[in-house]
Amino acid sequence: MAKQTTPELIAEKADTLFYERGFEATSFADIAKAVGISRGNFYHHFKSKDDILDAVITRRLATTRAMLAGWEEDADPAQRIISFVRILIVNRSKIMAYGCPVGTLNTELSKLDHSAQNRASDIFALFRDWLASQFAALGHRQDAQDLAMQLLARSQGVAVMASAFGDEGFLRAEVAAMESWLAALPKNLTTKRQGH
Amino acid sequence: MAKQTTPELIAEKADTLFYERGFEATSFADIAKAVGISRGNFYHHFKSKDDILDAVITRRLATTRAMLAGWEEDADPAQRIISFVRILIVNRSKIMAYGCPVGTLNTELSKLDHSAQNRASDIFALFRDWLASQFAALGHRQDAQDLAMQLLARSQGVAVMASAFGDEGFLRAEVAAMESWLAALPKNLTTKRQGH
DNA sequence: GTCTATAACTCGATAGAC
DNA sequence: GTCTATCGAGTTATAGAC
Repeated sequence: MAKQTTPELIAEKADTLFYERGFEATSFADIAKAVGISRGNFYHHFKSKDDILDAVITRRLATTRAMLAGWEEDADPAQRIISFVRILIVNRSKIMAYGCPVGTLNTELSKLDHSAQNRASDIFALFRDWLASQFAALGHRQDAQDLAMQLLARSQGVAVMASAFGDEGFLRAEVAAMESWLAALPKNLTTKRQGH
Repeated sequence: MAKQTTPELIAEKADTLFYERGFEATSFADIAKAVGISRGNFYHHFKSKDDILDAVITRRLATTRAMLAGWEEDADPAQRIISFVRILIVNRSKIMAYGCPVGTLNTELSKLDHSAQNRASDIFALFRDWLASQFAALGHRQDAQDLAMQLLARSQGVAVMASAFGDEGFLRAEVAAMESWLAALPKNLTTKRQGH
């Protein structure tokens, strides 16, 4: 891995802390300790906490784009979608402890009435549009966006319930159900919106 | 309505504020202002902020039980379930602004690693068990709990996405889809788990 | 005696000066 | 990079009002 600049390192550590503790509950001191620099040094790189949040969202947009691009290596759109669904399994420990990083950040910023909430929802939009293009590639051109939103919403619901109950069995069962649902979707057809 | 005691009034106002701003982001000054009493006065009724949180959760458990009992007046279990689904429509403005009160409280307390998270998830358990008994009454005795969790998760996902995007159309479409799904469920049968 | 208000205390936060 | 300022949080102390 390339050597990180200090602002990059700050954004990385803040990203983790904002996920695990929440934006409000994370202090400068927490981030400074994680990075290993003094608090006063912060203001050389970021002029406020909102500035760090902005950098964290920018970072998440970039890592999301990279992850989606990685999944593009699979030639089969259905397999690409399965890669998305399986992040619930891959990240199950963190999801059960802290929920989905995208969903929980959006939720928190909504409550804080924070201006950055729009940028945070752009991360969701990346997933939505990418999923829609996969469904379109499967032949669902008319309802690609609907299907993308349904799958995104369902995975969000799973994350919320899995973290509320600490229920890994439910998470795994829902992932299996989503894969079955995907396999049962009519292929190369333009279908109407379905109730799952 | 019967006259409220001061502790009840504090719990009511705190309930609203914890929902709209979050638990951490709500200060004693905020609650005091909403109630119309002075800050220091809290400690004659509650010995800490966690105590108020406890009272809020107790209050939510009670209001949830009352709401579920109200829906029991409908003789048809399918209609009872529809009453549940439609709270997304009834409360759409608040849900689009602040998400689901139950889901967002659980999520926040998870991140704070707060001991009250277990009690908060009991609110979800009330909904789950009530829904399961309705599905059982519809004949789905084997998979009543699974169906209950699926519907609960789906409504949570809708709340997250609707608030992230401020998308009322999506919320309404998903409610309609859930009603269709419910109508299409085989009746008086014991079925295996389904992928929706 | 119960409820309430005022004020002060402690701690930790952001922020800024040196 | 340290050190201090300032603010607001939860909390406590004390004294007045019903």
